[in-house]
Amino acid sequence: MSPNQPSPPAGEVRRGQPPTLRDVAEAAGVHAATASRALNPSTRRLVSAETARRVMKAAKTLGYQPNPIARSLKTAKSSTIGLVIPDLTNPLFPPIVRGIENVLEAEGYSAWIVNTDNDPERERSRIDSLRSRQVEGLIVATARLDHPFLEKLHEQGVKMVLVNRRTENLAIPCVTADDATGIALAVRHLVDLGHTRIAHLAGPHSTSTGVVRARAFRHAVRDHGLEDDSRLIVECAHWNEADGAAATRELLDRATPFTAIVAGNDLIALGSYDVFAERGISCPEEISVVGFNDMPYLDKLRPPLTTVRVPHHDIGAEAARMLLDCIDDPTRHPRSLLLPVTMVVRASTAPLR
Amino acid sequence: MSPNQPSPPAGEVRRGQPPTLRDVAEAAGVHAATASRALNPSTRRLVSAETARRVMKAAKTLGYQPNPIARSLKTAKSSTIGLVIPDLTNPLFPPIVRGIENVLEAEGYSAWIVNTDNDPERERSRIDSLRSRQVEGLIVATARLDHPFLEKLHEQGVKMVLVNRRTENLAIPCVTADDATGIALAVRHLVDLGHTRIAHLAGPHSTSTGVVRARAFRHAVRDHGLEDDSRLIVECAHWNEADGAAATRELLDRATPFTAIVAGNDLIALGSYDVFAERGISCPEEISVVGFNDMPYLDKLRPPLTTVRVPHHDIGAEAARMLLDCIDDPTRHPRSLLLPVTMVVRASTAPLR
DNA sequence: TTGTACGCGTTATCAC
DNA sequence: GTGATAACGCGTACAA
Repeated sequence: MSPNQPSPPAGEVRRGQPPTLRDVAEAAGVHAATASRALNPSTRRLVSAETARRVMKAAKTLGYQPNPIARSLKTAKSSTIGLVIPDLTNPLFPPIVRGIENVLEAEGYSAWIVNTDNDPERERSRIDSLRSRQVEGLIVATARLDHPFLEKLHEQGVKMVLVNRRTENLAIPCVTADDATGIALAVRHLVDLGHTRIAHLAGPHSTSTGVVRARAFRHAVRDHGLEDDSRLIVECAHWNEADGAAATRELLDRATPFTAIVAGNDLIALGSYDVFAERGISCPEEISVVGFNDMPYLDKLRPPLTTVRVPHHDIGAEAARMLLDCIDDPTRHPRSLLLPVTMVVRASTAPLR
Repeated sequence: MSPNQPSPPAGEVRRGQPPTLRDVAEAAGVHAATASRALNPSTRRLVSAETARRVMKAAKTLGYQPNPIARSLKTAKSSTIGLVIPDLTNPLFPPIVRGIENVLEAEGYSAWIVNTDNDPERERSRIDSLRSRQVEGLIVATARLDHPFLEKLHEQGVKMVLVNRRTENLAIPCVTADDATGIALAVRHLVDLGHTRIAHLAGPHSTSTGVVRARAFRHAVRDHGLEDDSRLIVECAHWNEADGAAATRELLDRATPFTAIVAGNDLIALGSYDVFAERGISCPEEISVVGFNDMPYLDKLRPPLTTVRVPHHDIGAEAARMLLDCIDDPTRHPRSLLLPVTMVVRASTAPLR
């Protein structure tokens, strides 16, 4: 057992209630204002060392915990930020959340998490509710390229950092994976295996990620001297399995020959797997597939999915750090960060026969 | 476009700050106290209908949002609860979280989420921090059978509901899946397929879930007239793949013949898959496996995992409802809830050859 | 260096 | 039915 203060206050308490600053001040024989100064590291130098010692000792024995609500009311700061994501059950987001919280926790901040389910109306109302809770900033993972609501908030001076995606307005700082390089790696991997007819199941063009990856795909294909055939690119309506499956069916029905797929993300690749099962296509023997993100348990799939690993935890951590920087120094110039990705080769890709 | 009030207040605002109750009162030509009564549904009957109308109209045009921090300071209620989970990246928890939030949101409550990483010290400090944020209650998913810290909190009158697991102290309300029935279903499924030598990879005996499922396993085996061979039960140190794999290796190394495994949960089953790959064992031809929980994407595994489906979203929702009930009426008798489970038969189980 | 006085935005308790 | 006032717990000018 470590000699930490016990969870229930060891000292006296007033009326069974948690002790307040006044209780501490009284116990230390000083005024509440003095106690406040002594307890707050940034104002501690204003009181004598001896007084500070006495106050801190009294606080400790009383088990005093400052009331963050009262503090927030006074300072109009909440030590709180809002985290706006589409859906927590998408395995993409938990690692980002943990990355964010690791950084916030160290700075005494906490995050309110809200799910929008990609519903703009719901997004608006959840963000309004976050703002009424006095969040000091927002980390937003639901950005669309054309996103007037976010733009408006940004103009109003709401501090925010986008993760994973961005808007057309580059003035809003964001942290994303290096999507273009990731797609280039995927294409090169397939080319190295001998593939020349490579298809792309693109994410929605309303998202920066969808557009950037699709553009990077066309560039990469051309860079390898292959034909940039638009019949080999199908856009998925959403980043999920169902739309990945639909897009795969459309691709197959176009009857344009291809031997490999670069999927916009892992869930879209999973949709392809479903269609392969439907139609008796064997992967990787007939068609190779590369995903994107490296979500958990991909190595247990049939076949284990080759994919591009994105440092989700780091994306969250960097975004949180960036947001705290913006809060600390509002004059700070907005930066955007591109985090490096790596190929993870498993068994869904094979040499062209 | 729906005719909702726009996000930035349409009316006048004072000093560019969000409007306060006083601004509304002034705009409506009444005192702040009257405005408060008019705006609060539970006190609205104290003011004249005409006044109420005027105040609410003023609030709407000003875009007034009550400041929850000021309200909390006055009422000593935070409309906030704490949610204590081991690790958000475990796919078990996101659906529970969403179930909780669906219920809370409807009641104007929100949840602070903390991750303990199964570290008791961290759990203590995170819960302390939640309490200092004035949460009105706790939903705890990290309960161990012997859990003195939770017991102490409960004795101190901290309102809490356990999810997914419980402590030895049955006075603490909890919401769990009907584990015993789930295991019985799994064993009967295997028996129906002709298996008679069935092993169990048990979860940690420090958790109620581990103990209940292991006990249910022995009962189920005996109920079918099979031998209750303790050499066929191995305990995993944690509910994860690595320990599932370790337990599987130990089971195989014991050289006691068996043809089927009931895993404590899906992750443990995934650990078995890893060992099958290591040792060239084919599933389900040589060994059938049943998981527990039905976490996402199990249908994409090689082979798709047969498992017991647990209604995680409902578990969260019921727990939230129960906690809100406890908060509303502290005299309420604590109840515990057992939610029904179902078998999901996929391809990791096959008839005994 | 320390104490006094006040206000943050809201609600409860008095009067009227 | 409505208004005045105090108070929740804290931080901070200002005064001493």
